[in-house]
Amino acid sequence: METTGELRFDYDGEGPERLRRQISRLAGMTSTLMSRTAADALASIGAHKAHFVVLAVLDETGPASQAALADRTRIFRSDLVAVLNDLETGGWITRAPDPEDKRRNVITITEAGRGRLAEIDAVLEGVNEHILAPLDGGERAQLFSLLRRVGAHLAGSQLSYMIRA
Amino acid sequence: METTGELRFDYDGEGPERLRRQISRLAGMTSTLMSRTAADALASIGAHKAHFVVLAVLDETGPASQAALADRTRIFRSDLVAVLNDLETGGWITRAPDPEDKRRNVITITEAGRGRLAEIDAVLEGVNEHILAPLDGGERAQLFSLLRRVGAHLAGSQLSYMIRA
DNA sequence: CGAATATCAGGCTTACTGATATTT
DNA sequence: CAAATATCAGTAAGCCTGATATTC
Repeated sequence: METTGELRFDYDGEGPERLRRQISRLAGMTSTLMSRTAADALASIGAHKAHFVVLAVLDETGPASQAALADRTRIFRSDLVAVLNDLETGGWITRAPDPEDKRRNVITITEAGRGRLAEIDAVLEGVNEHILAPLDGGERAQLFSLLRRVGAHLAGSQLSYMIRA
Repeated sequence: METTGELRFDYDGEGPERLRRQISRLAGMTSTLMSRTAADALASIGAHKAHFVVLAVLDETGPASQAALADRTRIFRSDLVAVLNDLETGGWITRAPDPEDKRRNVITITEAGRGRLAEIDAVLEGVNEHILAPLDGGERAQLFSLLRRVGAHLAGSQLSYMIRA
């Protein structure tokens, strides 16, 4: 009742038709391959997906408390601590107590952080290009659109998971 | 460097554009929602994805050793043990030593197992329908096709992960 | 006082690696 | 002896819960 493991990589039409019909299985397999591609590419420059998410949000939204950052990135507050430790060690963010509310830390992206974000961005652009290589422009847009529609629908029908505030 | 956490459920066009452009992120978020839907539905009848995969392969391909089953289901041999324990306890498979090769167990689906598979199949048909509800027939086919093409491409370019034999 | 904040300690699941005893 | 088989032990990451001390 504990371990499971999951089928992957049967894109060749070999597997049982029953398995190939499951959209959740196909999406899971494919997204696992995509994530691996992204994680491997980021690892080659010593970066992490969470680094990208946090830096991108900081760059766009400006300095924020950890709680606000957790909301915006949807990284759990408890997990965010280690991510910020990494980023602070790299000199890509600063973490300073908020003078107006001593419970809070103010997280700010540094100049080095913006450089790091650009670096990560470049890697991820290559990743996107590699993943989407077999599709033309219209097909890429189609894929984004279809996934977003399905996702929005499911997120709406699983409200229990969204109540985090 | 250990914990991370991941952004999810920002289908509303709020999040930073940089994040929304990542196909691996969108696919990951969406497939997580899909998997949760499937797992929850299966849990309601006390079933598991791995149960489905194993029973479906057994039903289609016939009795097999655990090693062969692991290959066909792409569940790791080590993880398969616990799955088969579950299925054996439920009376859905039998696990008997192979007289022709004492290293092997022969796994066979039982009549009850076929019934269980039909039951799981019915649940998963509802799951598929629920997930794909916002898409019409042509769009569903498009989604399958696009994901399969991307997946086949990535699986081909990550051969290292496929060498399991 | 109740609520929010940052942090820590842990759990659970999924993927995966490695070691073992047995048999071929 | 080398290889295959079933099993067990353990790792690592992602996701999540709960408890804590501090501050509002």
